[in-house]
Amino acid sequence: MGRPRIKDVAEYAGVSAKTVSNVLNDYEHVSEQTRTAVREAIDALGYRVNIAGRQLRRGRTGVIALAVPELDIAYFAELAKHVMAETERRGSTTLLLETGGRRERELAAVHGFDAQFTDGVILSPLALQPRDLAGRDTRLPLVLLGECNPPGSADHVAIDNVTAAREATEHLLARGRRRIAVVGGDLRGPQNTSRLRTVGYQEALSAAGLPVPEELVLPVPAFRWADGAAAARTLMRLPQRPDALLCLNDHLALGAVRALHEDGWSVPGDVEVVGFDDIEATRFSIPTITTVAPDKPGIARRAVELLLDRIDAGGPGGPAVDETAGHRLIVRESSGG
Amino acid sequence: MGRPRIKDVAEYAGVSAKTVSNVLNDYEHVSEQTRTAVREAIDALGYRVNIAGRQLRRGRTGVIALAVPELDIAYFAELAKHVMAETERRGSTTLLLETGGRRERELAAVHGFDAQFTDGVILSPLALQPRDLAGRDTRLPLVLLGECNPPGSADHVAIDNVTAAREATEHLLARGRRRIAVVGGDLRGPQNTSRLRTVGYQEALSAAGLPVPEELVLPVPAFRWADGAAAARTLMRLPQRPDALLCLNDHLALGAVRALHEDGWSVPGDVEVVGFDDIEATRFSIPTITTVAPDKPGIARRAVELLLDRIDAGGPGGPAVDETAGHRLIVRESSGG
DNA sequence: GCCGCCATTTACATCGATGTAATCCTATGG
DNA sequence: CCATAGGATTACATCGATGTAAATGGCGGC
Repeated sequence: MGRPRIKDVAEYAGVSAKTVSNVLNDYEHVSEQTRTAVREAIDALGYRVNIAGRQLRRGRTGVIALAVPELDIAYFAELAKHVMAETERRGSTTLLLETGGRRERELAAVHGFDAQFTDGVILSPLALQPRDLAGRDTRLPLVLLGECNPPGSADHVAIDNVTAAREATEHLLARGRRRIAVVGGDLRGPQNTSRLRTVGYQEALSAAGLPVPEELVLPVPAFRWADGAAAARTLMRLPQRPDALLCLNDHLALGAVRALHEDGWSVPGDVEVVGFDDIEATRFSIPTITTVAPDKPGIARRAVELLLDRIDAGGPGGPAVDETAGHRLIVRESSGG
Repeated sequence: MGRPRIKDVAEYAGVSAKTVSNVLNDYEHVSEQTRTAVREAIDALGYRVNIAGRQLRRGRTGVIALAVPELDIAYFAELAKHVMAETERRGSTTLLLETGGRRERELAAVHGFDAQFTDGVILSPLALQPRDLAGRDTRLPLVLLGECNPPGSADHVAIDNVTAAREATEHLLARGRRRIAVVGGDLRGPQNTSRLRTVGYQEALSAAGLPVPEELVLPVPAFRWADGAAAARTLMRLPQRPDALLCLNDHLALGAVRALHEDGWSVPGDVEVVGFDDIEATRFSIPTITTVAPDKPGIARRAVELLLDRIDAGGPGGPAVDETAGHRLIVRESSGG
């Protein structure tokens, strides 16, 4: 025998299918007696609602998607934990997708097949272009995390990246460092996270009356350990080597520290290192890593809140919201803490 | 206007709804002309099938669940990457769930609400009891990763944990270590991963004619950095301190290394350390960590294959399969590599 | 010129749950 | 004792896609 349907429960309890449905949905006008009988029937048959049927009728799935570039970048894994906890707390389920930072996969999360399963999407974009969101189907609510070009095209939650990078740079300056490199920095690309943080770095240098040496702003192909290691080696081979590295995420910082160690440089003695994200590894690495800690629970909570509000509102709702989450610099051994 | 339905496409193309459905499902007896007309209508209206309707009719979702203990344990994030890549390659979608290693959440993945969305579940259990799978609804295919008590209760993919732990221990013995502790070890608990690896450890010691000092087998509350650090401190305070730590995952190893460093012990000089899982961090930490590398792509591929085969088969299918995935010891700095 | 075959297309019922609106029923007031 | 309010329950249609079986139509063969 297949799974019991609502009709089977109804027959067992001697009521109509709709009454069972009413019990399931906590409709108020159901007598205590009927309610009990139905509950017993449900238990006896081991009935559970069929999501497909419900979704078809209601037009909602109760599932939201969270699309991040890479799960094995710890920041995204930690963020995903918080988002999942928050959606669960609010009675929804999270469908976690990995985009690999590839534009076509980011688009798919918003427009494509996977979007079918969901009532809304939280996307942490890397490659998305401004025009990609232009013709967007506004029936599917979207919240963007981190940076993206077109402000106002969708709800958006991020830390103040310019300020965060400025503060991190000021910290290094205050410690007497003068040749500070940016690993993963970018002066010319789109208005993304790298760009904004590099701007904050420039601001700090300028405010201190220092020039911004272009050769110290080094883009990387990806934000992983190996990229940080390679970048550190490149930078240390410059005629005038840096005395500090501002790494735009913690994996780059950890990779850089490893490469410096292999090549005989001491951290923080010869070179100080700062990262971004405050992943768990930075509290246990040798040395521990100074890092900009974004308020991950706050980002997750706010993103889920915004998304569920849009979903509940139904229509396109009000204008896009821009939210700034908190951050703080945590000084650890890699910059003398 | 809402989203276009199959009926809208049918009207636009001047055919019946069923013909559109036939085109969508690549039914062979559709004239080239009609097929083209329908395709054009689909493009013109921006139609995409409604998953709920299809699922209701077909009884399949095209989604499989992958339930792991913690996403921020890098091993599970890396494994999830492989599983997601594999399911995508085979035309399915993965719903990633986090159980926190809690029994009720593991049960929910197999029996509960989330299982509703899926055609089958891949579960990496921590707390599941033998009896939990006894009354299982066999209509939902299940593949277990890692260890679980009742062999034969579901398909199962794992490395040979006993052998792997024995080899790791033999490596430490061969390097002259004699007081080898097991961080996360367990001699009395259920037949889980910890237990099996501890057995392998015992085998190696016994084969070398050494006693198995019970105080060196130290269970941990969780398999995270902090637990490794705490365990290392406990062990180093013993009257007869260990000269090597076999840590049952890499996070424990990394945490232990950090604690040893803080307390002034050198690794590998005073204490050698070995981990399990070969997470990316072990290739970049200071020192790099010797570790048992399971064949993660192989595990993922085989698990997905087994699950999709069961799903395609429909019924309960044949008896449960036990698959052993490969592993190898990678020697790095933490044990003198 | 009629028949039957086969490729193509369609009408209709169906999957399971729920919104709508109608019906039934009981208690209360006049 | 009837009217009526409103709580409790139900019949029916519906969400969107697809399986079934039947209808349509073109073509070759006798």
